Amino acid sequence: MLTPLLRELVAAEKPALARNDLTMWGYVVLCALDRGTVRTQAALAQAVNADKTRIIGTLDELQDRNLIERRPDPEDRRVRLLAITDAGRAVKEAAQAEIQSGEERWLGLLTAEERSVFLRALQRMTHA
Amino acid sequence: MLTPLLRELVAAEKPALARNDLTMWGYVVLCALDRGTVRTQAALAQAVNADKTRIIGTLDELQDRNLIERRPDPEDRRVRLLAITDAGRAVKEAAQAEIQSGEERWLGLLTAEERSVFLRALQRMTHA
DNA sequence: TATTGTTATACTCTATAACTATA
DNA sequence: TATAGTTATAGAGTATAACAATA
Repeated sequence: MLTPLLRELVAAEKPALARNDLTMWGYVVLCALDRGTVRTQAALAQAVNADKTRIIGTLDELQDRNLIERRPDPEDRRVRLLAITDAGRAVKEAAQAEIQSGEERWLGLLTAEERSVFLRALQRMTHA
Repeated sequence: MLTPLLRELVAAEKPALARNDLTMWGYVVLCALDRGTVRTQAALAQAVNADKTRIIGTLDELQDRNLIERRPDPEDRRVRLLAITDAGRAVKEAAQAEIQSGEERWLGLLTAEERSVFLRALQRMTHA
């Protein structure tokens, strides 16, 4: 049941991402960096469940658009310190708001009671 | 939240499928055919959300192993009538049982009440 | 010599297009 | 000529391996 539902959700959020000029990976990275600065690209890759080589292009583009900051650590110039910028946070918030409002199409089918149980159950299973 | 959860579920069911010598697509096809005979491969592809060219290899293999039946329709020899065999149903049931028991690792975190609400909510949103 | 990040290569999966056989 | 199925080709996405820079 989860597979078709997730497919629909992803399809539905595509236009919202496009309106904010974000790819799925760009959005995922912004969300991860909004939860806190990360010290290495490898750590970020792990946090978003991606290969370290897979996010490089994404980081290049986000940096070009000043949505993230990415500079060599002065203490170890091999590593890149990563942080979201104010502009990046603004884009992320806008996209997230649109996505969450789109999700109402599904969550709106539930009663307040069901909705709270559903989200709590999902959260518990996700963090298991 | 759904994405990482589904990823884990899929990863967890892989060994169960392997033990029954099934690919993900093979399992999906057997499940679809177990819900009822299908008249054309295109219809089956649509039912499992796949391209019609994508399931041909799967059908070849399932047929070789006598898990499905696939014969030209006498009334229109262009179309292939598709049906699961008894052997196919047995394999599907075995795999499904293992998969569902594996899912207990997650559903077991919920109370009986939560579990029933969760599954009902999921079902309603899936069919929307 | 080991590690971070990058680039280059190969592989898998999927989608598109051309082909065969029936109608 | 149109349709079901098949095969061949091309494209996207991802993973693996080689490389450059720092330590």
